[in-house]
Amino acid sequence: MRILDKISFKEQTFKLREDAILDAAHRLLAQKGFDLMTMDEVAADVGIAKPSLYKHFVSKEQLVGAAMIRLIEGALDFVDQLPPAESPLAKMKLVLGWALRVRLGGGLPYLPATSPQVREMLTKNMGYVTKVLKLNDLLSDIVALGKKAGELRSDLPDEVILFSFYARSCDPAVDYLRLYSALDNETIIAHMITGCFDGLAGAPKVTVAGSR
Amino acid sequence: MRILDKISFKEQTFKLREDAILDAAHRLLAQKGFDLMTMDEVAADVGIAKPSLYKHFVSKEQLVGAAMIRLIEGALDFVDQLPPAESPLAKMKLVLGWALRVRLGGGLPYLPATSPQVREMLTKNMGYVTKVLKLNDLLSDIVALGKKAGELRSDLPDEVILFSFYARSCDPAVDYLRLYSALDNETIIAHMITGCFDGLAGAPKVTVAGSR
DNA sequence: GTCTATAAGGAGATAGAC
DNA sequence: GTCTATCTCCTTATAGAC
Repeated sequence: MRILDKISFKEQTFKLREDAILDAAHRLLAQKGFDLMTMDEVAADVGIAKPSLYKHFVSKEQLVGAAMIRLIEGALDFVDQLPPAESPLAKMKLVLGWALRVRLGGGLPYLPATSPQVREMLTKNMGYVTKVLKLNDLLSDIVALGKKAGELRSDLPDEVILFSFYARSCDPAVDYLRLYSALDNETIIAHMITGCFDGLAGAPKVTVAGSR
Repeated sequence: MRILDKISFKEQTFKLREDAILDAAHRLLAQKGFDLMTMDEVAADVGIAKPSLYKHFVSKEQLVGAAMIRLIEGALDFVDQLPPAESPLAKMKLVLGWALRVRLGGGLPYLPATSPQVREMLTKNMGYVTKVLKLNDLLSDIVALGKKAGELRSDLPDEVILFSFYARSCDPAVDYLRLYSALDNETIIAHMITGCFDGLAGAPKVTVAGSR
C-alpha cells in the first residue's frame, strides 16, 4: 500500500508539473507566438531544465498541440454550460465575450492558427482536430437556430458567419485598442461585440453585451 | 555623355533589381510571415546571391520595412484617388475591397503587424510610421465625415471604427473562407464588406459591394 | 557590384551522470 | 526523472576574390 501511495504521489507531481508547463506555454504563446517561444524559455519559466521538458512532451509541436487542446476543451466546457434559456444570438455574444476576456487576461484566442505553419501543424494533430470539429458543430447548431429565429442574417452563408465569429475572437483590433486607446477592457469587449454583430455602419445601436 | 549614360544604365538596373527584391519579399512575407521568410529564400527567388541582397538592404528588418513602406504608399495612392463624389461609407467600402483584393491576389494585408515583434520593429522605422500616420489621418477624416452623415455609428469611438476597419483588411476569416469554402474571391469580398459594416445579426441586408 | 565560402550565434533535441 | 553539457542544424550577416 505504501508503494501504491508513492506511485500515486509521483504521478500527482508529474501531472502538476505538466499543468505548469502547459500554463507557461500558453502564456508565452500568447505573448510571443509560436516561432519566438523557445523551449528554453518554457523550461526556465516553469523552473525546470529543458531535458525534463522533453520527458513530458516529445517535441515543441506536441507541447503546443497539447496547450491548444486544453484551450479548446475550455471553450467546449463554456459552450456546454451556456444557459439554455438564452437566445442563439445571446449565446454567441456570451461566447465571444468569454473568448475576448481570456485574451485580454493574457491568454490565447481560442481559435488562433493565424500563421500558415501553425495551422498546418495543428491540422495534423488529430486530438486537436477532433475537438475543434466538436466545437464547430456546437456553434453551427447555434448559428442555424439563430438564422431560423431571424436573429442572424440569413443572406450570409453559415461558414461566413462562423469564420467571422472565430476571427473576432482573435481580432488584432483588440490589441491595438488595448495598446493605443484609453478604453478599459470591458468597454473594448462591449464595442467589439456590438461591432461584430451590429456592424460599423448606420445609426447607434443598443446592444446587450455578454455578461461576465 | 557616354559615361553618364552608362551610370544611368547602371542605376536603372540597380533600381529594377531593388524592385524585384521588394516584390519577392512582399510575396514571401505574405506566404510565410516574417520569421519563416529567410534571406536565402529572397535571394534565391530574385536569382541573386545573398551578399548582393545585403548591398541593397543592410538587414532583414530594413528590407521588410521597405516592403511595408511600398505597401502603404500603394494604399495612400488608392485613397488619394477615391472618387470625390462617393459618400464616406462608400469610400471605406472601396478601400476595404481594394485591400482584400490585394490579399486574395497573394499579397499582404496593408496594415498587418499582427505579431508583437514585427509591430515593434516597424514602430521604430520612422519612414514607415510617417506614412502610416498619413494614411490614418486620411481615414480618420473619412470616418468623421461618415459619422456626421449618419452613415457610421456615432456611438462607437473613432478608434474602434478605425482599428476594426484595419483589422478587417487582415481578417483571418478571409483565409479560412478561401481554403475551406467554395465561395469565389469576389463573393468572399462582398460578404466580408457587408459583414464588417452591417454586422452578422439581424435581417438580410442589401449592400453595394466595393466595385473593382 | 556580384559571387563563393564562412563566421557567429541561436534553437531544437539528446547523451550520460546522478 | 532530473540535471549539465553538448550536438546539430539553420539563419543572419560578412570577408575577400573577381
